[in-house]
Amino acid sequence: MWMANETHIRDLINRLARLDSAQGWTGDLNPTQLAMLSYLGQANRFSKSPSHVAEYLGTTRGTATQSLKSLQQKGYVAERRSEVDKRVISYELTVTGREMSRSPAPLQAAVSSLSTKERQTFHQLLQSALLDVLARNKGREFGLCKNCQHHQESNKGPYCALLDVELTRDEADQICYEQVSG
Amino acid sequence: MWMANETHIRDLINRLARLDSAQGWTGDLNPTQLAMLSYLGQANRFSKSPSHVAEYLGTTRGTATQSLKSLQQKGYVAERRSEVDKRVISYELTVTGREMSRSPAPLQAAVSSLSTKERQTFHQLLQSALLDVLARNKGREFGLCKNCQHHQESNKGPYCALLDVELTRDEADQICYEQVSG
DNA sequence: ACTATTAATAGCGACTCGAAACTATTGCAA
DNA sequence: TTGCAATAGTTTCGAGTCGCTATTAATAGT
Repeated sequence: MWMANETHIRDLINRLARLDSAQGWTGDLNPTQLAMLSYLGQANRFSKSPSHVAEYLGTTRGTATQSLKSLQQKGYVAERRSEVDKRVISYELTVTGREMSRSPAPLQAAVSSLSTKERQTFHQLLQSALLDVLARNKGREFGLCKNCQHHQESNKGPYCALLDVELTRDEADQICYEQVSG
Repeated sequence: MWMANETHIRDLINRLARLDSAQGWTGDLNPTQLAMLSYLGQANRFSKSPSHVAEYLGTTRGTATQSLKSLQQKGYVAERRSEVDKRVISYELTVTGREMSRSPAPLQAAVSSLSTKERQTFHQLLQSALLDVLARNKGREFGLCKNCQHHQESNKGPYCALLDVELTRDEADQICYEQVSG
């Protein structure tokens, strides 16, 4: 038996992600594009701009712009400019894009062979590591809307106190840029 | 409380790797080069060729060649041709390369804030997922020499029955391409 | 109105990626 | 021994990411 040290865990995470990505190259999307597609499929309507995508994935706005344009050209996303702030663009998944974002990967299959208990532990450990890294980078959490300080339950349903808008049940389960756990 | 499903775990792994990589861009190395450097720092003398690097990282020989040449030009690795098989090249870390490969990353810091028990569990879960993915891809394990079927303890020290060579203590702790767990 | 800030974009050079073609060396078998 | 297949490494191609540095447009603050 040997010590599971920090370097080994880091290497495992990187290798897993890399092998998973390597599979993702098949098809006409590369790993970055696939990750963006997946993010857009989970994000709420306030969190689908190039800036949000860039911050979530730890890349630059420049790359986000290019990748999203590429996705748009391939027909997986459609752009929509905001009426309120004309600088803001929101990228919505098309039907094709939604299908693509749900295609299974080898890593998912591997994870599903774990027991429920193991999965929960795994998720918790990854989440913990992620929050730690984000704190160090001053990055945003991008947690779920319903796990947010500003999330409230009014008599009409879910409500966001920060943006002062009513939400659908689905939206409460989505990723939000503004999410602050508390 | 909600279910920790496969997709979320996959996304967490990918995001962690991505944020970790994003930091890796600082300096004159990119994430792939850094990963290769890290691998070479842990691999034994039989596992340092472009092919091995490519297979470990799930990329192609072409990319491995280019990246290693780039690392060589920057002075982090040195190439050495094998006497036995003149096709084979082995890339050794230089002193500068060894320093660079040990520079800490935010993800390592995050992992080290976990308890020893958590780290062990984390490591085990990641290892399990990795073996599963590798099995699906028919990929090699690249485990440690000393955890191998062919590893033996002779009166002179560690010994590899497959390659019929004697090993140093250090080498038994290194990554080996030929490793088969048993 | 002037200014600072913010969102998105464009261009540059270095690089990764898959894929395919290519060279050199080795191994096997007739 | 000669011939051929397999293997190790390289090269080239086009598409695309990445950090970086402008640049444009819209918004916010004074």
